[in-house]
Amino acid sequence: MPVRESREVSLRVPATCRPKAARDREKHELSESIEEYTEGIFRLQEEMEVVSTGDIARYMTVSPASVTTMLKRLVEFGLVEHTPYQGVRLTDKGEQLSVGLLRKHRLVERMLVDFLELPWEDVHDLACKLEHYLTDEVGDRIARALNYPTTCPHGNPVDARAKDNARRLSNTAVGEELIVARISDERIEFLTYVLEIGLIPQTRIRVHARTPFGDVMTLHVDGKDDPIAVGRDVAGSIWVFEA
Amino acid sequence: MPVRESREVSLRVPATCRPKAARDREKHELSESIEEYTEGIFRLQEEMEVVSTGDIARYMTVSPASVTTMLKRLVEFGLVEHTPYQGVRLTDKGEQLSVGLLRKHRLVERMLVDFLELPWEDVHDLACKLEHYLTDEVGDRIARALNYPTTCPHGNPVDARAKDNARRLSNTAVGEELIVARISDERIEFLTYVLEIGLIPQTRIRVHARTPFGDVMTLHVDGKDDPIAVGRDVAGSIWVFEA
DNA sequence: GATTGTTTTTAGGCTCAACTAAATTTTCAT
DNA sequence: ATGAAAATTTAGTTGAGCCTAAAAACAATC
Repeated sequence: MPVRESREVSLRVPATCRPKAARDREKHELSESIEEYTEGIFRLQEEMEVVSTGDIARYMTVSPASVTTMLKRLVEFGLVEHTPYQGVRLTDKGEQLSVGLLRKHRLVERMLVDFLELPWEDVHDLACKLEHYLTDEVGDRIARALNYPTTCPHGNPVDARAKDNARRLSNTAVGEELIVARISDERIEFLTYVLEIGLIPQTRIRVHARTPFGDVMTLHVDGKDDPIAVGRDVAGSIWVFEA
Repeated sequence: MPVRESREVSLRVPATCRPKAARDREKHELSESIEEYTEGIFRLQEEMEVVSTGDIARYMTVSPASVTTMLKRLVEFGLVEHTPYQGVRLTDKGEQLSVGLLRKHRLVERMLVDFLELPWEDVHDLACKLEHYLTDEVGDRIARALNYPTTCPHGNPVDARAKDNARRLSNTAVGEELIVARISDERIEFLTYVLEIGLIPQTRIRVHARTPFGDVMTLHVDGKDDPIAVGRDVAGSIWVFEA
């Protein structure tokens, strides 16, 4: 029914603005998935000596079989070394990639919180997606625009190689005076809880009590009247400095 | 060889921070591809009455066969109406989706240029990727942080439904005094050229000469001494107001 | 009104990245 | 030291989204 009009208007092709699959095949960039696995392994390596297939599967919420398949691809790209049945270790290249991604991730989080004023507990998830699309140069610009922040809003270092001297809250003793350094578990539900009990970076706390194996710790949080009890999972993901 | 240490450290799963394919299957969100096709069709509809499979294929730099396949998916999702061999039209839902995407796209471009000071000609490509990951609420925050801009850096309206009264430069006559309103072709090479000859939004120009069918126009650009000659393709993608 | 040419669709295939189920390897407890 | 349990890998499937080549539909000309 509709009449096809004359093609007076010259069509304008939008360069990179088109489906991902096609782009990826042309320039052989690393896929978002590959980047996410690599970064995940880096985060796991920060917590444990040897990272296993199962650890990765649990962390990424995928089946172990999927991890095995993906590990082969990561090996091909030279991002990890994998000894079947034994575990995985990032290569230098894999570590570099991770450090770069974490930098962009944390700078973006800062921008989302400081400039756009998005909620502290929400920004991690968004940053997880955006980090894969930013070049290092864009990271530089964000850093400059925000006056070179050194940590993300949850206290984690922009430069993942920079080691602070923080300890886990779970490894502290009764009576210690501490300052919250960072929250290493950035799942939204976890952050929401941590925000609720007031354990955000820079907050001063005192360890009030502790059951023998550290199952439950009772804390005095600056600005709150009642002491707060936290379990081992929570205390293990909160890192503190000496006050 | 490496000893597996005790699992003292409880693993922390990063919620949405994991491979796309898995996420997409759970919540049935629209994929990036589906969004990009829909938005592409919207842009084409702005330029022409009837949009054909071939138009879309050219625009997306994809084979016509791929477009046919994708159109079926878009129909399933209720985003377009498709009469085989006849053409395509966005439904209300498809239009709404496009308007939302374009809003986020153009707000992001503004942020990249105004806040991060990224190059005017580069930001389109990055915005193309980021727009799919931002919620409307994030769009609101960007708008607020930048004091509610009404156009992107290339002059295109944040609200795609807002019609200005701009005309194509190719439809103007010798002697007219004009102001550049917007550049509708945002490919990086095109923008680079347009920037070079100084035809950015807000610039005042005068039509100096014009060949009979408008193949070549000669322009006087404010601030430049020598007149500039542009072909029909360029003049067709530059929109102007009366000065 | 049949032939020629263009456009669109169908058919069949490929890769990425997930899955389940089955086989294998390692670990651990008796 | 062996046999059960747990972890890992292999094998085979699936779906999204692209491709090419062949078939079908439309347009247009002689």
